[in-house]
Amino acid sequence: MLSGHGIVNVNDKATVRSVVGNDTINSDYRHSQGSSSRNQYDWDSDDDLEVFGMPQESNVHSVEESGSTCSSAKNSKLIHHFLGMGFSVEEVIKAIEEDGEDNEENILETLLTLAATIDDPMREAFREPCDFAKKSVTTIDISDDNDDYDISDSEIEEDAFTSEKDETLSILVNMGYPFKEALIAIDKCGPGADLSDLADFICAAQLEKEIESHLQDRPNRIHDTSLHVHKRALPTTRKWWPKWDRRTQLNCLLTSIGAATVTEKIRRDLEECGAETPPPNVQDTVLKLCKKWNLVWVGKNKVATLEPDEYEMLLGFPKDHTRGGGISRTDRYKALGNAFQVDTVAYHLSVLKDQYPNGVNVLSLFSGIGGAEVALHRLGIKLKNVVSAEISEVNRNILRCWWEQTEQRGNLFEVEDVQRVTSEHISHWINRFGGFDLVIGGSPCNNLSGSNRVSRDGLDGEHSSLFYEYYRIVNEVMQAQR
DNA sequence: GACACTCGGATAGAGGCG
DNA sequence: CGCCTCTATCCGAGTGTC
Repeated sequence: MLSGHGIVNVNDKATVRSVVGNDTINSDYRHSQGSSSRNQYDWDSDDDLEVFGMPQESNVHSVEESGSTCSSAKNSKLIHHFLGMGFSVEEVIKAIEEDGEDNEENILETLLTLAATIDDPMREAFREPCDFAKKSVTTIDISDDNDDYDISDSEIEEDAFTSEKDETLSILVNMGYPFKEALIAIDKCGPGADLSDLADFICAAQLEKEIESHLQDRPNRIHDTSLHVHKRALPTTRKWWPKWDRRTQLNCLLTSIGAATVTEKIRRDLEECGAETPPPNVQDTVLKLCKKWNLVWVGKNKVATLEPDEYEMLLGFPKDHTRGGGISRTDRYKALGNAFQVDTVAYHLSVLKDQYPNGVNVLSLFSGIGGAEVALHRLGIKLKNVVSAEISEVNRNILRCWWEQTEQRGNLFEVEDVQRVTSEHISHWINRFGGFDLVIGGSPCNNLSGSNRVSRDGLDGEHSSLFYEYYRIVNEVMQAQR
């Protein structure tokens, strides 16, 4: 789901990283540097709305917190802040009671400790043993009818920090995952499992749990533990999934979806067969279309395209992230089809959590709907200043809405076009913020995509040539911060 | 060599507006 | 009624894998 995206930690040349597909070049995420001196940031500064005196001032906007000092409002914001990181209301309230409202770091530590000590219903999500190490993010079964995997708190405590698990466990916790979920993931995937698989395991279990919670009141729940990947991520499809459709994963989520005529053709073909198991030639035809368009089963002989909400879930974005605000379904598909997979980006950026305990200044190029920002937030990394360059007004609106909804305390500055980001702008920002800690972005790949029959012109194509702008800006930032 | 997959683009048609 | 915008639908060749 990622391709051609770059992530550069500009203060640590040794950990400059590039992401292509799901592979990581130089992925020594354990490597950790000391904190930067520029982390001394004045959170109470009141001069954040200044517009930098850029040549195109109207293209730069700033969004910041109102700065309310009302205790209850602050408390509410704190709760929302930590809820957004995946903790429960009870945990957050308890942590705030223990640490007070003024020290978020202590609250976060308490929350992580709580997650490691209280009884956690997440274990329910991990009962069916299977090999997750080679599967994707949507591979968790959460069936309730298999009790062969269960561990007690005492077992967890005894088993917690032993040799090989220790380091992996601490890394996962530092990435923002609850202790117990991390421990269960290690137990299920094996001590030698790759961290990305462990992260996938935890995220998928959280996703499943959320979906299941919405379905609890429904009658006739289906508990088929034999079903596979996407049927687990999309449990409402379980009931209708035919045995002869043995797909275990979905294809890349693209910017367009299958037409209604495709699903109608499938329904008609299957109904004409009449049999429970259609003849092989019909199966082949149907499966090809299902694979091509990521169709899932939603009724007898009835397939459907994924909804934008399901795109959001699978990509790790908050529910309704791209919904509303005058945004059409088509635009949602387009925006989501081009977006980062948040869990994957969070995995790659997790190394920054220790390096920048006071938060980061980010230059986000081709921001899209803010996958990088969401990932950093999810990791609990404060966003001090984010300069976001995004050509699409729809996408800028989505990111700005998310910024306000999650009550970010830092500053968001918007730029329309990366081509208009000059070295003067970069110098101004660096002087202003004390430097960027992270440059991240995914330049357009329209002209690189195999799906493009019309203008696959490579890196010299109209859109994909913006890669060179990314390269230029990264170089200018690194040179300016030498 | 057969097969599967692809961060897409062009366009007809619906709908809004004056 | 004409123009414009927006949306949904249809369109396949290049490339990698087995």
